[in-house]
Amino acid sequence: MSDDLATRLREQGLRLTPQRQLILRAVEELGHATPDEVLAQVRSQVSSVNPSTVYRTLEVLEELGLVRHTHLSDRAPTYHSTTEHEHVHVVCRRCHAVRSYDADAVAPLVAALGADGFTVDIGHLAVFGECADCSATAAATPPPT
Amino acid sequence: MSDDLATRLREQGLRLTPQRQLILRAVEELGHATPDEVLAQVRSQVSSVNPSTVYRTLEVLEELGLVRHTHLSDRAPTYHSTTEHEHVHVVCRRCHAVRSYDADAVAPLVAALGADGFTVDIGHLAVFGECADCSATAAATPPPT
DNA sequence: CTTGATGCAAAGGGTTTGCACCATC
DNA sequence: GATGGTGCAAACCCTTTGCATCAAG
Repeated sequence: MSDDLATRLREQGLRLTPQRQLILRAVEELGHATPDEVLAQVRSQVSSVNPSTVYRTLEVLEELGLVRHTHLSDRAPTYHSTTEHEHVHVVCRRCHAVRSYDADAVAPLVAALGADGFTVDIGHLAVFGECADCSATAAATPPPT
Repeated sequence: MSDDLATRLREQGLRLTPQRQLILRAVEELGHATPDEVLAQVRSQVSSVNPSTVYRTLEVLEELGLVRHTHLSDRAPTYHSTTEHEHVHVVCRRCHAVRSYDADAVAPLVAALGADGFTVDIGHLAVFGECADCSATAAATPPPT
């Protein structure tokens, strides 16, 4: 993994730095995390890392294909490691629960768009709606967002 | 339509104002528009409307079920009228082209999640990826965002 | 020792909020 | 005329950028 990082960076003439290693590790540890959460996680281990470095590094890591981002809320995006299986995020608007579904849940969609030559970015997909629990419970509460 | 607005507002004990009518009309005219674009459109017809009013009104209109929003970029959300057929947005990351697909493109997905009791918010769905033209053309250009 | 990476601080886009005034019902 | 709506300005969150300094290769 961190080997991967070193290799891929070198391929692009980029440099391996402690920050980059720490940020990648933080994303892997956190599962799904916003830049802010990544920063906090890194700082919990090492003292000084700068927010701008987190933003810049997440961008680099995404270009290298080591992390991906998606939007699980109307706020900050969340990053996850590509070592996880490719998956689709399903988010309940009411309780904010996030479930991951295997990529083949969207296979028909991918196929349909593929017929038009469109390549779906599966990992970025976030499906919003209302989960079973909330549909049952909150019969008449106005949905947030 | 504007009848709908008046009715639904009244049902909630809310008031019908010129701003609300103008903003709803702007969304209908524009198809897909960010709050900023809605503001511009409204201002092109009437002089003074405030950005905060646009934000507040779009929120109200969405609660009333008259408009919906989705995220077609990493920037501002876009709003569209619910008088349009329910549709899914498909966005090319490279050329930013947006195509709408009929809701039944995601019928299998909706069914699969429905089996788990999850109700998909179809109108909010934005599928990112790369379109046919771009896949052909930009063979080796790094994808933005 | 060259060039890419970092930290810092300031600026930027987009959105929200508090409050006084205004207008719908 | 009571209460909800609007405008205005300030605050806010998240992110980007310019620049001087630092360090990986």
